[in-house]
Amino acid sequence: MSNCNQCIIKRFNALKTLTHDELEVFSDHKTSLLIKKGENIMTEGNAINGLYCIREGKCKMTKLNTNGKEQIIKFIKGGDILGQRSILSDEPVGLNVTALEDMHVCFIPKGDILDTIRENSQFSLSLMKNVSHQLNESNTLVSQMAQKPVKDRLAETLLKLEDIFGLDNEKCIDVILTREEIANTIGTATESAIRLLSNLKKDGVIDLIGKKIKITDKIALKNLSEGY
Amino acid sequence: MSNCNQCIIKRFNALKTLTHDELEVFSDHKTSLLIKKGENIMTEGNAINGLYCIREGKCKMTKLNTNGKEQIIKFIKGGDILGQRSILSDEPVGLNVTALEDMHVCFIPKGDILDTIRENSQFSLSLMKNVSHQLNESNTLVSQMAQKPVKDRLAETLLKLEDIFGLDNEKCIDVILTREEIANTIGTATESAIRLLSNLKKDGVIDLIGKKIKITDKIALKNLSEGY
DNA sequence: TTCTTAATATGACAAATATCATTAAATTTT
DNA sequence: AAAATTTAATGATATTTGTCATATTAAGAA
Repeated sequence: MSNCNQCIIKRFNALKTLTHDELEVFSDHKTSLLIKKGENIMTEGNAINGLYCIREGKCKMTKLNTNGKEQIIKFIKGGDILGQRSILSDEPVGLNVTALEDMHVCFIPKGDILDTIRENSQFSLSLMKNVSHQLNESNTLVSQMAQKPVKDRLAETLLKLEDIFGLDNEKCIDVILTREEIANTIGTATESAIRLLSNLKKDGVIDLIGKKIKITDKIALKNLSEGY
Repeated sequence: MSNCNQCIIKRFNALKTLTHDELEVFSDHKTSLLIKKGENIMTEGNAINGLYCIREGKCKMTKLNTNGKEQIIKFIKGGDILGQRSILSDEPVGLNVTALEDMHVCFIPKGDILDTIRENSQFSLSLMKNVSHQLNESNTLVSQMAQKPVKDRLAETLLKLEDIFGLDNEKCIDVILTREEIANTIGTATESAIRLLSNLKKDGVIDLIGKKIKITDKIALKNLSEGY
């Protein structure tokens, strides 16, 4: 199995603050997981027993509402770390993380993480920064969900998706989502999402190529996201 | 000026993890502030230079949306701590904190906080737990805002307000909010909030006594909040 | 107090969004 | 390849929510 010290992925997250020896311990104790598209990495309400480091693949973080609807809170990709919130707060997992495509994930046991938090203040601070940053993101999202109409939220979401996942070689946003998943991101009915996407295409702001979406007029989309 | 070691408020927050000596330092360096109703303790976008410990009074945390509307994200009361997210992430303040009534607040300079984070891992962990817990709360709120209709959100909000602020001696929720503030909490137009409150009163679920609200049928309200 | 302003309340109407029904297209299974 | 299933698209309609207008009440200032 590969060694964490050789892994490039760690450069992109809190693991970059670790010493060679600390990484060696992680390397010895980690398990490598292959997650198939549609499978869960973590499930709402479950206890967590470690940290997940995404080597490859995209996933969605969702919450199941009391009315049975799924809300997508956040998208995650290779390089990101999962489970830090739950480990730091010592609470059960707060949301479901589901693979959007086949994934390669490393799992590091909770004990090693907690030891390192205690001993390496840089690591600890780095995790804190992540969670703090996410809290601000989430608060912003609350405001947008509560105050912006669906059309604005769709525009906002498309820009965010491009920002997170980048472009493929056809300049399309490099992630494949169903219309239902897009609807569950912006918090609307699937039909409404479909209709608004069609409108955006008709207005020449985006292009729909199969399931892929290409932003053709980013400025217009930015304006729409702000209500103009 | 009063001494932090004698202060009861500290029992309710992360400051309870501090040693006598650490508290003595805080006591020497702290400043005591009186904030008038309507004044801001912190303002979105500003740098933060310390932690605020609420001794007395209630406040709202709000975000100004790109469309100019104010969204209330969270309510805070005596015993709570403010500014931890911003200090931990080393980012500017993410939202406005405005006094809902005259407040008494203690301010502890950032330097002392950072020193203590480095030296007292219990304190550091306690702050992390707070922020992590808040992240989960915020994610839940995103889901509710995105998926639940306004009526459900109002019911949810009334229950939450009673939970946070408790009851006064007339069994009313012990906080005074304008209809506009209620509307800005649930993310709707003021008129809609007023109408829905009137309906709840007509249905015998709540009582409206001046600006105060009394929940008379908590079970019904709970059901409403879940869409029944 | 009286004047002035702000907050609350309610009706009428418009706009946004959801739901239901149906068809078409894409994907998966047999 | 054909059949079955899922996903996407679109129309018709109902419901929810927002906006504007106006009246009423409460609160604050002169």
